[in-house]
Amino acid sequence: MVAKPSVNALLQDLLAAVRLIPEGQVATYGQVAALAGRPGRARQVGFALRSVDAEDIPWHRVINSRGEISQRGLGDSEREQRIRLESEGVLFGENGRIDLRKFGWDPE
DNA sequence: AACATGACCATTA
DNA sequence: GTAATGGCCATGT
Repeated sequence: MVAKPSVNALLQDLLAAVRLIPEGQVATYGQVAALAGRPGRARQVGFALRSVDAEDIPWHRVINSRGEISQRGLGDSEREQRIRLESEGVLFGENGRIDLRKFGWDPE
């Protein structure tokens, strides 16, 4: 039986990239998309995280390029995200923003 | 199929 | 520094 092309191929790929984010560091949506080999799908990263929230996926380590937690309109997961990040050592600045120069993940 | 929405990003003024 | 604009593309109606 032929393996049908998974419609979740993009989803799986993006989530795989999120799993690679080391503890104590954060990555931007665009960074995750590029790392997953799917540049330009920054928005879909948000869709992926919203659709799936598995334990293997440190979704809280994904933030926007501003170094802030993206607002999602519904749900209070933004508050939990900040708590989880601070628990890992990722501290927020005075403006409630993360210093990407310090905590931003730089894959080599 | 067309339209609207969205946990985004980069550029420009 | 903020504000506006265009691009990007999957999902749902």
